This record gives sequence, structure tokens and C-alpha cells, in this order.
Amino acid sequence: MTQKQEQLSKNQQIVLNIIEKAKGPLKAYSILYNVQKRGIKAPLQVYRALEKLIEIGKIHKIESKNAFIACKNSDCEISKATAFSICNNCEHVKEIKNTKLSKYLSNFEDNSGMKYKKYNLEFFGLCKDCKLKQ
Amino acid sequence: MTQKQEQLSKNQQIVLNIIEKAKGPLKAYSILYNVQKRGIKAPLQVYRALEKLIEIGKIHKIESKNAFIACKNSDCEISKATAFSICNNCEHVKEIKNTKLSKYLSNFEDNSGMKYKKYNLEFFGLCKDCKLKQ
DNA sequence: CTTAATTTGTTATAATATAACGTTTGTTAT
DNA sequence: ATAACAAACGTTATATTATAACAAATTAAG
Repeated sequence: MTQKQEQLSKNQQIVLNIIEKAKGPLKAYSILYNVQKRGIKAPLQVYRALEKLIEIGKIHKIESKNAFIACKNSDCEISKATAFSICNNCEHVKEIKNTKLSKYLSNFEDNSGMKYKKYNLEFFGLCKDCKLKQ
Repeated sequence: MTQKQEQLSKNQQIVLNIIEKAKGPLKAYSILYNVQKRGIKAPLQVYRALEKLIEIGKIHKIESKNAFIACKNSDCEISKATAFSICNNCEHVKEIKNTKLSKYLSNFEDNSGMKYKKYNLEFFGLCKDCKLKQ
């Protein structure tokens, strides 16, 4: 009766819970402050959990923000193909789920003949709400 | 006889020179060490120059590496549309110049109806040389 | 069980980036 | 040319993000 399902360790689960509950991307030290009541005391404990969670595709890093967001997209298997929409005004971040886009990018080859195994795309603009408020 | 051409300040020019001479992306503090002989002493002087150079499109930031590279692509006007190919092994970074790709992404709209003003795309894989050496 | 691998806890420190302040330089309009 | 304004500078201090190193505890597999 071995549990073959991806089994998270204690710290990994704590960190994932925080990130999944959050409305937007969280920064590492903000995660740290949020989990101190649950026994995690040091940055490294958070960073190690983050590293693992990224590796198994449960979360993504928003590189332009140094922040971490839960994966909502079954298409980006193990974080190999990620795309985000980021509002420059309210900082809202949404993972883009678009089959055409992901196919296009996954199959992209440039003239160097290099075949890519992974990509990360970040779009910036104004979200609907912020556009209206302008 | 006014000089209407984009005129860089002293520090901006020093930093740009270093970045343009480099074979790959440079990190801010590595730039700092390289320009200390030219009178720039503090991180902030480098970061301010970097900020300006990014703003006017002379350089780009490789977000996944926190490093800065000279723009070689007249298509990415003022850094609004950037794409890079990054080798996971030798860390070689190349700006991708591909009209189809940039058109595709510049015109991309997802179902949120949000129209994007800017994007940054980073591809990862093995470059030709590193693929051969495997 | 025991061996190996992973995860943890902890301290210290490295690497990246910005705040705040006052001064200097450059530009524009008179 | 000079006043007024904006941009860039220099400097110190500090904030933020991330990793090194090492020993102990836990978990998975044979």
C-alpha cells in the first residue's frame, strides 16, 4: 500500500498551502513571516520548499517580481512552459492558459537550430479593471 | 546645432560600454567592479545607469539571471518585446530576432481581453555546442 | 534492520537592489 | 547670460533576495 502519489514533506506542504491560499504571487520573505507560527523559522527552509515545489510543478516563480504563485494550469507539465499576464498598475498576475500559444512556443525553433526544452513568458499591460479606471 | 540624438550621461556611457564589450550578460556588481577604475564607486551609480539604459532600450535585463545584456535587435523598440535563448549548460544567452515570433506575441490576446504592451520571453535549452558535447 | 537519500534546523553570509539626502550638471525659456 | 527646472551625480546606509556549510532527524527502499 505504498503511497506513490507525490507526497510533500511538512515544510513543503506548509509553504504550498500559503501560496495556494494567496490571491496573488507571494515573495519568499512574506511567506516566511506567514509561516513562522507554523514552526518555519529561517529563510532557507522557505527557499528549499520553494525549490522543490517549483521542481514538481506545483508553483511557478514570476521572475520579474521575485515572487511565487500556485500553478493553476495542468498544461504546463512540470513548469516547462509557463506564461503569465501581469498588470503594471495593480500588479495582478494571472497564469495564461492558451493551447495555441503553448503549442506555438513549445515548437518554436529559431535559426540557430536550438530546440528549447523550457520557456517562460511574461506579458505586461493593464488589466480590464485598471484600464477602466484610467 | 543642438544634439537631438539620445545623449548618454557619463556614467550611463561607461556602463553601456562595459556591457557592449562583454560576450554575455553581466551582473550589476560585476559591472561595478569593472568600472571602479573609471570612477564609479557605488552600486547605486550602476543601478541608476542600468535603469536608464533599459528605459531607452540600449540594454535588456535577463530576469532569470539578474543580468544585463546589450540590445542587438532593432525590432524590440524600447524594450517592449524581448525574447532570449539561454543555454542551461554554458549559460550562453542570445537575443532572438524573429519577426514571426515578435508579431505573434505583440498581437497576442488571451480570453481576458487584456491587450499587452510589453512582453519578455526566455527560452531554455542546450545550445548547439553543448548538445554536441553531451 | 540498515543503508541511502531526502529533508530539516541552524548560523552565518553572499548577492541583489533601493531609500534618502544634498550637490552638481544640463536644458530651456526668457 | 541667467533664472528656473529637470536630470544625473555622489555618498552613506540599509533593505531585500538568496545561498553556503554542516550536523541532525526523518523517510524510502532493499
